[in-house]
Amino acid sequence: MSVELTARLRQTEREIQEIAGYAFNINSTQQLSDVLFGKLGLPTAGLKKTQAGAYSTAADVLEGLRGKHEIVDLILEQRQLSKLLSTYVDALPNMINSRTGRVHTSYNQTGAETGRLSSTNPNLQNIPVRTDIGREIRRAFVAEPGWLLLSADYSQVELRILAHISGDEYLLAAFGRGEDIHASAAAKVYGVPLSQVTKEQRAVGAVAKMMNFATSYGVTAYGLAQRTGLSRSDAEDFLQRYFATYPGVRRYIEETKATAREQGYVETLLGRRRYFPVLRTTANTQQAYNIRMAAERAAINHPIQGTAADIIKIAMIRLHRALAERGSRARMILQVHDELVLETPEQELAATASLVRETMEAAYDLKAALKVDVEAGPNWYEMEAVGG
DNA sequence: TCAGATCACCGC
DNA sequence: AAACGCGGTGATCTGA
Repeated sequence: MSVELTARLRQTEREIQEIAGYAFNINSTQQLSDVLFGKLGLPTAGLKKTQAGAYSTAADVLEGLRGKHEIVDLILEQRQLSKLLSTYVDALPNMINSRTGRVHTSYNQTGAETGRLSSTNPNLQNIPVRTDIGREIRRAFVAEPGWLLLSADYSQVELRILAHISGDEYLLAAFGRGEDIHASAAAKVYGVPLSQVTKEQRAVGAVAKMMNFATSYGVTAYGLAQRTGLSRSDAEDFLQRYFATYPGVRRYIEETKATAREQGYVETLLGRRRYFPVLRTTANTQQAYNIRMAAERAAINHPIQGTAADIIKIAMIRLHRALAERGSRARMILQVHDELVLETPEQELAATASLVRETMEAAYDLKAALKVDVEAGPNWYEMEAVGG
């Protein structure tokens, strides 16, 4: 992959330099900004700036400039190739332990404010999956001969936790019926039959984004407009309809903000606290206001993201014991926030899959019951569903 | 030469 | 007026 990607990268860089008219370092955001907005004169009206005052060359900015100049797509391609090459393809082989022949990550148990683990040296919680070319990297993560990798991930765990904590009857009902939750939401928000909306993938996609922002971020009309391309007023209208559809979600957000302000902290379902002293201050500057708004969003997020972290930790402890009790040779090798990856002898696949699914699903009793999808294969790329 | 800040971008 | 939650890594830039 290194040879192939390097060749593609060099070619893309040659084309960029050709258009610019001179050689420059494309990895330098300063030099790139000069080329795009100086030399080539791309429009800068309303464009985001960096802290240092230069016009930003971030991907979301460049996305907005596609079609304005042929160089934009080439820059985006260069960025993707460069990232994959430097962070993964060229870096990971150097981190193989010579004694074990494997890469070994370090997990930090106390690094994330919400109770999540983090992973370093190398970070194995951010291996590419989103793009076809990035996903190829997962072929490098292989099981021993005669063994398989088994991946088990919680299906929509944060949304299920939101349904449980908020008690929203419509969200709980949709999970109870086992519906495609995003299609179901789109049907309710747009007021059309579920059968019709499942064909309207754009509507489903918009609602899916909405749900994610609502659960993870604390949503604003501005942010929604930015991310979806909706106009500001359409975004506000959409938000109104969304909250009218799921009144329990709005209640959760308002109550969580009030709790954080009054107590100075919020908790996960299992009692993991996160403190927000800044929400008890009243400084009246724009900056102080922005900081408080950011803290409110983090407070809305903590009980959800933190509960998911608590739940998977319980599952990991129980699974480790359960494997030992059964004398299984399978072992846990990775945790990626809502996913556990194990290595299992091929002959034990069915038994391991059942044990993992049952242990993970029983880790916590939510009103929207936990659901786990299991897949297995010879490497982290070629995975096929197991049971379910 | 090196540490720290900045920018950008990978994952959930 | 300004702007989304939680992390880590690599390349570049800056300043000691």
